[in-house]
Amino acid sequence: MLIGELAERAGTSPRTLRYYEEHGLVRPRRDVNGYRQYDDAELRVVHEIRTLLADGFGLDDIKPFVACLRAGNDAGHVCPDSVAVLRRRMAEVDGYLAQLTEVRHRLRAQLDQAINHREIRCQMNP
Amino acid sequence: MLIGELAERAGTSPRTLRYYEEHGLVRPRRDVNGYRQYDDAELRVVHEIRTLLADGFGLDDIKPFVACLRAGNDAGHVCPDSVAVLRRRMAEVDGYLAQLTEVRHRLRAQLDQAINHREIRCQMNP
DNA sequence: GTATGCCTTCACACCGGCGTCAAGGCAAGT
DNA sequence: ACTTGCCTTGACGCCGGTGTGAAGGCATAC
Repeated sequence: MLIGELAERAGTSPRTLRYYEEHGLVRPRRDVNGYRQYDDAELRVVHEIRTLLADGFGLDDIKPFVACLRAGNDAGHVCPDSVAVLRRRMAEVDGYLAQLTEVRHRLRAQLDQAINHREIRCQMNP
Repeated sequence: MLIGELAERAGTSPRTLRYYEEHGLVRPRRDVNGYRQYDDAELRVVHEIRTLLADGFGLDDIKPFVACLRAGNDAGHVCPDSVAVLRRRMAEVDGYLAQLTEVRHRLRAQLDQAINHREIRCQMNP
């Protein structure tokens, strides 16, 4: 499978696949002409990468998952290294959730105050 | 008040204040020598900017708040334009919260699955 | 031969809020 | 005159995943 085909099948672009390769996540063989040649298993790997990216992981975080898949496991997240990353990311997400929740409270307060402000003005100009 | 003093009082840097000015948020007068001269009211403005930035607003979003303050209001968020931005940001935050919550669920599921996976292995090698 | 369409590497552009370095002017003390 | 320490403008760097070229090689069909 050439890079264009894999890109299409994975719903992404050749540029992106080369970028993943540059970061050691995907390792195609090379044809005689220098073209990258991917075997079918790589499609699975790319899907794993894309899913994890969508969940907010960085490419470095994703490496253990890919390694886990390559080691023959049926899922990328069952290996200890992956679990460590999962826990770290979980904590991070919890942090963001807490932070966003605080922000939400402040926004709510400001909106309420703005509404009160307008009501007071209306009472003054009835 | 010169830029260095305002920066220190506002807990930020001259570079940052110049950046705000470049984006039309702060408008110092100029001394004869070309130095920026800030009056005390600007400290309040800079504080407003910093608070809103910390709540995830972009500099463009912040403009109406500053304008509201300059218009003589005792808070930057009581003007209609500010309220509009507040609502938009609130919706955005809600979106992020929903998204992060979904991600959290997926992480939880993957962690649980990893734990089950290990237990099964342990039962096989007792 | 040439048109088409894949592939290759190299490298700049983006976003946003700054940090940071460069090169120079102004103010004041010694 | 010289140092010190503020100020000025200008411009590049960062981060991270990708878009988007440029310039060229290879393959296949006409």
